Amino acid sequence: MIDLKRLRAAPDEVRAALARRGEPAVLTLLQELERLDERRRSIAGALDALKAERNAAAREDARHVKAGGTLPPEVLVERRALGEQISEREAALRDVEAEMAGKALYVPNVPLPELPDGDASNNRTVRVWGDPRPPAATLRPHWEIGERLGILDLARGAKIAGSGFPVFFGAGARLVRALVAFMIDLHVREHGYREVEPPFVVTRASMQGTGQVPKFEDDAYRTVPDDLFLVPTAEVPVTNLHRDEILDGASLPFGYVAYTPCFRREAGAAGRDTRGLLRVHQFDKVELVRFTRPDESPAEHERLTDHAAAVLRALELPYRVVLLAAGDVGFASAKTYDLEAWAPGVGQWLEVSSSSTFTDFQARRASIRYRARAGDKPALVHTLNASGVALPRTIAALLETGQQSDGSVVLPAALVPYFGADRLNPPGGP
RNA sequence: GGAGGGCUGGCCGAAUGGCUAAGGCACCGGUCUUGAAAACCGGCGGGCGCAAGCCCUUACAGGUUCGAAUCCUGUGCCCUCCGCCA
Repeated sequence: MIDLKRLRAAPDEVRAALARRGEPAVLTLLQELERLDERRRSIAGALDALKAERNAAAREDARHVKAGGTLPPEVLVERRALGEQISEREAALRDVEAEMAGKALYVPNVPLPELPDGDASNNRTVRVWGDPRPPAATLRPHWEIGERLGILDLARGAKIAGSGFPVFFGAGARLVRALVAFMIDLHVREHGYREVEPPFVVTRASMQGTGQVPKFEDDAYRTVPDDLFLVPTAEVPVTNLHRDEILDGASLPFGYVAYTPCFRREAGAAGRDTRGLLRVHQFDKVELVRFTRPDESPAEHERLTDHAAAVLRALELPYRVVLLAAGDVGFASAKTYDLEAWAPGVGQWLEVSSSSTFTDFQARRASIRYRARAGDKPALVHTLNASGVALPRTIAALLETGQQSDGSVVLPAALVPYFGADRLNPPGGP
């Protein structure tokens, strides 16, 4: 959520920074918020004064009654009038605060200055790792490899749940399980994350805390009688672990690694990337979530991004790191690096991880604070997260990268202890 | 799904319509000490404010009242038992 104090103190700076997102509606929202904020402060000030008056009168009356006196009718009339004034202003304050909350929840995070200007076409590749295998007519796309190996069945998934719900069979299912275990172990052992298995459904309050709701409610699957949401990413349950908490500053920074399935309706993405595993409604993902002090978050973001990239290096998948432009970063993010793995069969870089710092945006919405030292005032933490990494596109890159002319697929050495073999063989093969 | 009990600060726990929500534990700072412990002093929910100070806070949201932790209504969560169940 936007920092109203900052908006009040430096309105031009906030406006200019948000304008870089390229959404004129946001600037209108800002104007309305500034007007409401002024109104709220004036009502709250008057209300405080009235309450102070009532509290003083109540103290005095109590003393009087305790001493055996009674309150004369004219005093009661006076007190009642005071009470009515307070009620009226409380109602006015409630109204203006509700209106503000309704608007503030739709204001995106302020992009950091180092982001390139412009839309997605201005995204900047900051580094490339590995040697991307050049596309060739002999290289097959992952859906052909997967179906030929008998490990991927898109048609049956569509039959039982609709398109975008893949089914993995046999070695494919085992590969999914191996990848999840491999990634979690890597992050726990090498990068110091604490493993957590959270609920796979969350309340509306949790979705609001991380920014998926109210603006993007249509992108999520929602259960009707209970108003619970299927998690679109482990970011939601894991970040909300500490909602409404004040963390011990000495414990920062720390991170969680969590596996969850992810459910996304992909409303508005219909027709894009529909082949194979490139865009699906349910997928598995290992997610990294970090909580830091504000001064540490830029360095933590770089570290976090490299924790995700370490997975791709271990899997021997060439990848590139892309810094998103101000017009392309997500609603809650202040800065995002996408990690894209090279998939030679489709000849595309596939986004397998998105590594973002949310600065204090989620922390303010979810009220996640820390106390630097005993006695200090609580301050907002910074939250960050990165996929570490998402499975379907990683599997696509693995299949397309490891494919051999005999129809088998060679797997990276790091997976062998988890998968139990160094390659996927076609049915009937060796 | 049904019945009952409960929810006060990091933890325990008092206050049943009235002055500043007791007290203890834990924790932090200080005095003392070679050091530590003990003892003693101070601090120890949140917001606004340069400050003085003001406001809010007894799970949450409403209501009654001159005045609510306390009375009323609704909601959430926890516990116990019954039923069902992997």
